[in-house]
Amino acid sequence: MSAIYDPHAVEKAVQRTWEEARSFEAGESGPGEKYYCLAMFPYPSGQLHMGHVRCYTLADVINRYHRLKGYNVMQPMGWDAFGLPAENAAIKHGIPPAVWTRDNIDYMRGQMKALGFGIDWSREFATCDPEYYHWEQWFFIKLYEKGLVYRKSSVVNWDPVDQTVLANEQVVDGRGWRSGALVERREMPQWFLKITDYAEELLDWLDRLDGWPESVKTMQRNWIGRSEGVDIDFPVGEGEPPLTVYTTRPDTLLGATYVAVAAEHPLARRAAAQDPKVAAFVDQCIHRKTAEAEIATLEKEGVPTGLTVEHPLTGERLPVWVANFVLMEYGSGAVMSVPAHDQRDWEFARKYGIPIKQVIEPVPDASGALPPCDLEQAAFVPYGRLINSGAFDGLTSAEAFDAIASALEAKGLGRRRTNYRLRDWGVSRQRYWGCPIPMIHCGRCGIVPVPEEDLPVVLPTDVKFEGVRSPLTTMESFYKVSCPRCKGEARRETDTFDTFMESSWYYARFACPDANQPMLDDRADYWTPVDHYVGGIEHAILHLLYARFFHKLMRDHGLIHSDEPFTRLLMLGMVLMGGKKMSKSSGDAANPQSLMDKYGADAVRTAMMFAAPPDQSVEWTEAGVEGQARFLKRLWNLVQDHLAGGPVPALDAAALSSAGRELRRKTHETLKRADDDYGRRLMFNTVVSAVHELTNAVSKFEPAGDADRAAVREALRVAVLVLSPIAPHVTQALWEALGEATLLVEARWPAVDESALEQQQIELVVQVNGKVRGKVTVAADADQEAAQAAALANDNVARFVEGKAVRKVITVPGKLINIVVG
RNA sequence: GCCCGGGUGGCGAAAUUGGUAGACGCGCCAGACUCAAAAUCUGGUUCUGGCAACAGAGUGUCGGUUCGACUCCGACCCCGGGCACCA
Repeated sequence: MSAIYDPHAVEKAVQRTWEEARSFEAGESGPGEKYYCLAMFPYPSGQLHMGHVRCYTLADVINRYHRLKGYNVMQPMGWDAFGLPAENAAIKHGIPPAVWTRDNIDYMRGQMKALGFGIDWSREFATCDPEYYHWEQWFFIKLYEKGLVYRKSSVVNWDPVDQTVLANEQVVDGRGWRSGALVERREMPQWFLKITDYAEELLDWLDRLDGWPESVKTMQRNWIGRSEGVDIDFPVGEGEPPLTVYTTRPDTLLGATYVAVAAEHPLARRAAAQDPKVAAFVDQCIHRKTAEAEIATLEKEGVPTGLTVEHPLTGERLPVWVANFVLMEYGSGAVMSVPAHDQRDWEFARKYGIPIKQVIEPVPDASGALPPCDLEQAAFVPYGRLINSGAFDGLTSAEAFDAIASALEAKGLGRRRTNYRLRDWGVSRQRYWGCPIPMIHCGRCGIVPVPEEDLPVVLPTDVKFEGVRSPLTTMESFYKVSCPRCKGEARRETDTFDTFMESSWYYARFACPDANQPMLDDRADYWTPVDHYVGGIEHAILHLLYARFFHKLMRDHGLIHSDEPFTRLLMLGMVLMGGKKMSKSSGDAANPQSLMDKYGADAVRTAMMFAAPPDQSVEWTEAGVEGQARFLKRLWNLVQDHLAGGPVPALDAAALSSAGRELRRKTHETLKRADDDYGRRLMFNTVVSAVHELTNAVSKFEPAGDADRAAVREALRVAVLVLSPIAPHVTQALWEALGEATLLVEARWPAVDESALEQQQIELVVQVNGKVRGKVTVAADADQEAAQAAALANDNVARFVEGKAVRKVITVPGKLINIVVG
């Protein structure tokens, strides 16, 4: 062992040892229960950033802790390789996306190896490998055959200058980011997956995901958005289909004073053809992007169409407005508006002078108070009792829900319905760098799936970008095909899949990356569900919901035999610098490479784990790395100093000095605390603190003799082992130096010696009226009376109690005594 | 706008079930070593008053529950994530 700690030499040597021992290659017959630890695979953007370092270090800590606990751990790694940035690089620098992506993967793999992650690299794949997306195409066709895939028109951001579809991210202030042209909403036929068929199951199973954070489950529940309501038909005219709206408040139906439709709604189109004012408004609505946030924050505006519909109960004619806040893609693209009892409708009605008709009056709430109701100030939203509603007057909102629903059903103008906010998943992208959608359009046969034996449809990688459009659309060799059915001339689909498709099943493929009969085999049932899934909070809804959906699709196809993909979920906070998200200008501290070059991987890993608990956002600074580099050096020197003292005898607890017993207590407290922090609490920052405390105790400790030196040996051994999941290289070197023959990755977590934790004396906090006034030391087995007597005997406590009557004494055994005086 | 989080010293944070607020680290201050600096080591470090013992205040703001509140409840302010084509 070298006298001076050289992190780079140590890390290289230890990584070579792991490689030679194939320490991280996992098999299905390993000893112990299986443990599948997975971090969300990265997009190969160029180089690792601190967010990656955080995510993969956390997963690696979990992986290595479970190895110490005797599990058969598998931690794979791969690349979420399709996506927009590769196309942007191609457009900007003329590098083919495939080349750019492969180069990035090679570089980032090297960085991950240098960080010492315990990854089974034999399972690696990239989603742009045809061997991977082959099975995605195969499965898509199976879903198509089962009726879970359909085609439907949907709205996209259209750049009229570049003649291309833009992602929301590529629309800046309503304009295309490259062309600067005003973006238009345009409808296009697209492929959809029927996730709504699984809405109920996706919702119900959330209740059983005990290992998921409550916040993520709540977000998913709200996203799926189950509600009970009524579809209500408003007749338009003879021989025309009625205007159907969905509402969760049929009790307010008699208060409806207008209906509002989206700009893309057929009624809006009809009105626009006749009225230039409506046409102008509809036209203006075209220039906004598809993002919901955009629409929800708009100033609410609208125009009357001049058309009316009939109120289904009163027969009264209600005006139809076109409004910019109604979404065509959600529900029927129309809403009924009740200004008296909906705040948004109220504001709209006030703005345009539409009547506000109260039909609900307040009733006392649980505390007996009447909720405020002043329709001059705001809508009255709570439930109450019906008024101005004819036959329904006097009913409560709940009663009226049923009565009105029944009345509508009797007239054939309404139906009770459970509704979901969740919309079907549009998987088409008008882009090049993605998995080709395995479909063929034939003039005679219509849609024809690519036959199984012709899969995969390989994405051509030798491409040149001319302009910004997908090269596939002009590549005859790709799109010109003969129809598999009639053999006539046909056109191959040139859209590619949403990249969420690839990330929805990769976790299962890692179990059997070479399976080809079909996409998964028995090994998937051994390893899945993933025991612990680690990733960024930004994926709390979309990615996790799609992956859950896919898991159920694969289950229902007999490919896998569990119900959910991820048993336990760890959602990471963001990595911030100076309180802001990292950016290119964040400098050296944001670059893991320069920090690793300077301080070594162990210091970077330790600093990252120490900075904050995993689920919180973390403030990242180079000073933090420096501090932990200093700590690792101190630990190294401490072991050196100890070894210089020569051999130690076997530990004899009875022979220890009282200071030696104290050190031993600290050792076993550290072991106990760290076990809980690693396994249950997932607080790796306090594990680092605990090891700091233990090493501080060792360096302050002066052994009274060889018996005490055995306590030092034990303390150092525990410090090294407990720290090893976080700083695996330096601890391996120290472990060896301490005379341990087996590799640390093969070691087992030692049992806590409960007898070492026992204390003869304990300190009690004494409060008077809830304020700390003193501390007393009593025997650990002292009874309540003795403890109280000791508390009252304390000088400072006596000062505050003197001359006052003791009303009550509250004792928290072993901790605190509160004397209440008055 | 809607949904989900978060707010504690100069800074990152800790306080696990309502029971000592600030462990651990950074920074800073002082000292030791040094011709000097760096590195290292030792001590101090929430704020106010006090030589000290100690006292008062203090966990975004305001209010409540409790013997006792960073922790529970209500209202509000600020910051972050997501909002279906960034991944």
